[in-house]
Amino acid sequence: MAKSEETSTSASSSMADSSLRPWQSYHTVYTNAKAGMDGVDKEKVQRVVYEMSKGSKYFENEERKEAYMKQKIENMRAQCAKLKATDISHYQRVVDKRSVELEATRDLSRIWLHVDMDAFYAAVETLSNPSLKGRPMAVGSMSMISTANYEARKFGVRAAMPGFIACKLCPELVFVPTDFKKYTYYSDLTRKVYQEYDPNFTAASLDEAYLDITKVCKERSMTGGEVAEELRLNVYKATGLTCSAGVSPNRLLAKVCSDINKPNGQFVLPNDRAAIMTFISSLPIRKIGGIGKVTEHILKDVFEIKTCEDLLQKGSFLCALFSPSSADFFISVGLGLGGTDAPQVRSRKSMSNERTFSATKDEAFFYQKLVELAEMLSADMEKGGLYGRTLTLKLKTASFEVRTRAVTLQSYIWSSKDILKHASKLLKAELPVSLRLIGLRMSHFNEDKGGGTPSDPMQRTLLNFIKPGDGNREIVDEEHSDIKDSYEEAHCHAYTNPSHDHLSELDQNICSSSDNNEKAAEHHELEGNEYKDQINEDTLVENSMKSSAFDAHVTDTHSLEGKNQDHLRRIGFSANETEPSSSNHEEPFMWLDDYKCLLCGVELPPSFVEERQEHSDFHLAEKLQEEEESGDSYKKFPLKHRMMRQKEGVVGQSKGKKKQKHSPSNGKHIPIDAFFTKTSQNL
DNA sequence: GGGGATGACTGGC
DNA sequence: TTCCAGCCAGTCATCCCC
Repeated sequence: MAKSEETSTSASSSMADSSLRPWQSYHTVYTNAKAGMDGVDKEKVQRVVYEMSKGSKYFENEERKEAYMKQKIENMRAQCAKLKATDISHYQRVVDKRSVELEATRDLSRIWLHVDMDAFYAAVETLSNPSLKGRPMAVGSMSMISTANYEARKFGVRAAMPGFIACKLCPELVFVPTDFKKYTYYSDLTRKVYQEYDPNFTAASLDEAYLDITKVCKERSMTGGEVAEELRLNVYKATGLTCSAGVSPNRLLAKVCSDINKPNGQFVLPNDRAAIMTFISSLPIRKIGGIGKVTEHILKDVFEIKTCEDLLQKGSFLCALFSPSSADFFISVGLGLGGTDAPQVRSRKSMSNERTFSATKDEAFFYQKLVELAEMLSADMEKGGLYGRTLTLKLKTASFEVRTRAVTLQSYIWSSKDILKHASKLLKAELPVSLRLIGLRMSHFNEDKGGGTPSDPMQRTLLNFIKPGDGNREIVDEEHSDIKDSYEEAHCHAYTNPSHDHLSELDQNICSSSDNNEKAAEHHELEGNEYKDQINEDTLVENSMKSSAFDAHVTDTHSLEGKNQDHLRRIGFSANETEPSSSNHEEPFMWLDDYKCLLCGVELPPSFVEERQEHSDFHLAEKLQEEEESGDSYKKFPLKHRMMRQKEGVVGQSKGKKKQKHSPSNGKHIPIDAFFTKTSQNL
C-alpha cells in the first residue's frame, strides 16, 4: 500500500490514534512521494481524500480489499511465527547460495539511460497554451486526472486522482481535457532524438524510454552523465520540453535514478559494485518497478522490510514464504541487479476497450454499450491486422467488484458481429446485474499478422507434421484442445438464463445472421472427427510413457527441477478438500533431511506441522486413489470426480460452467508481478 | 500428470 | 453541480480434460 511514512505503520498505530484520525488508516496512493510533492501537507491530503470518499461504494470496496489484505498479512505472519531457528538457518543457506549465483550474473560493462519527460501531458498542454504557465493545472476530467503540473502537485494533486477530490485540494485548479494526438506528436519528436543515441532504444510509454548508451559513450569518449546532459538538451531543443534522466549499469536502477533529480535533472550511478550497494542500502522498496502498494504493504507489515537492503537481510523469511521466482526477484533487487541485455521485442498479447458509466441495471443500455465496444475493438483489430480466439468480457458492478468472463473459440474472429455475438452470450449469463463498467478484450492472437486469411487452429500445417521430438507432444495437445473446442461450440450453448429477454432476442438475430461462422464450426467438427482415431493412438503411446516416467520420478527425488518443486510445493499446501483424513504414521519416513518430501521433493520445515500433515494426507489420498483405480469399474471416474459429483448432487453438469475460484489467500505463495519476465515498465 | 482455459489480482503509466 | 479511468502485461491458483 503506497502511503506516507507516518501512516505506513498500521501495526504500530494505537487504537486511540485511529479513532481520532480515521483517515490515517485509509490507505490511498495519493500521499505516496512523487516528484514535485515535497513539502505537501500529507495529513491534510489524506484527510480530504478520506472525507470525500467516506461512505461511497468505492470506499466500501476499498475497505473490503483492505480487510482481505489484512487477512492475508495475518496468515503470513502466522506462517512466519511457525518458523524455528533451524528453519531460518536452512533458508539462509538457500539465500546465500542463490545470492552467489545471482551475483555471478552481474554485468557492469553496460551503461543504461532512462529518460522520463517531466509532467509530460501537462507540459505539452502548457506549450500549446502558454497562459497555463504558472497556474495549477491537471490534464483529465472531474472523474479522473491523467497528470498534474508541478504547481498543482504542491497541493497534493496527482495522476490517478479523481478530479472532484483534486478540486477540493486546489480550488483554483484548471482542467484541460486529454489530447493524445498532441502527446503522440511530441513523443515522436523525442524519439527522433533518442534514435541518435541508440537506434534500438525501448519506448516504455509515450514519455519514457530506455537507451543503451554504452556504444555512444565509447565512440565519443564521453561519460554517461555527459551523454545524458547532451541528450536532454537536444530533447529540449527539439520540443521545448524538459526531461529527467537516470544513468546506471542496468535498466532497473536507471529508472530509479531518473526520478531522483526530477524535474529537469539527472542522476548518475557509477558502474561500480560498492557504489551500487551503498545506493541500494537506503533505497525504499516502493521505488522499485514491480513493487506496488500491495507488495510494499505485505513486505512492511509482515517482515518489517522498508529498504532494498532489508530484502537481503530478511531473505531467509522471503525464501520460506514466497515462490522461488519471487524470492529470486527480491534477492536480486537487494543486490542491485537488473536487466542489462537488449530487451526482446514482444508482440502484442491482447487488445481491449472498456467504458465506465453511471451504475445501471438497464439491459438495453448494456447491449448498446456492447455494440459500441465490439465495433471499437473490431476496428482496432482490423487496423492491427489481428485475429483473436479468446474473448473476455469485463464487468465492474455498482459496488466496484470486478468480474471477468472469457470464452475461447475454435476459430479466429475479428468482426464486430462475431465479437458481439459471443460477448452477448457472456453478458447474458451474468444478468441481472447492476454495472458501472463494461469492457471487451481479445487475446490469443494468430501469429500471422501479415493480413490474408487467419490461420485456423484446426488446420494441420506442414510444420506440425515434420516437427521432430517434443514437438509431437504439442501436436497431440493442440488437437485435443481443438476438438474440445469444437465440442463446446456445438454443445454448450445452453445458458443459465433461458428467459426470452431483450438480449436473447437480439442474440438470436445475430446468430442467424452469422452463417459463415456456424458453417465454419460444422466444418471444423468434421475435421475433428477425422483425427480422432489418430489422437487415440497418440494418447495410448503417451499414457504408457507417462506410467514409466512416474516410476522413475518417485525413485529419484533429487533430480527434481526447481519449477517442478514449486508446483508440487503448492499442491502440498492446497490439497485439503477431498482427501480423507489419515494418521501421520508415514510422517517420519517422508521427510528427507527433515525438509524435503521423499515422494515429491516439496520442502516444508518441521515446524509447519499442519501443512506437513496435509501433505502426508495428500499422498495417502493419492495412494488410495491409485488402489481404487486399479479396479476397472472405477477407472473412468477418479476419486476426486466422484466425490465432487456426489457433493454437487448432479451428474454431468460440470461442463460449460466452471466453479468460482477459491480465494488465492489459501495458497502458500502470493502472486508478485513481473519479476524476471519484466514488463515494459519493469525493465 | 500435464497443459489449456479461466478468473482474480498486481503493477505501471 | 460534478463523486474514483483505460489500457496492457504478467503471475498464480484452480478447474477440467485427455
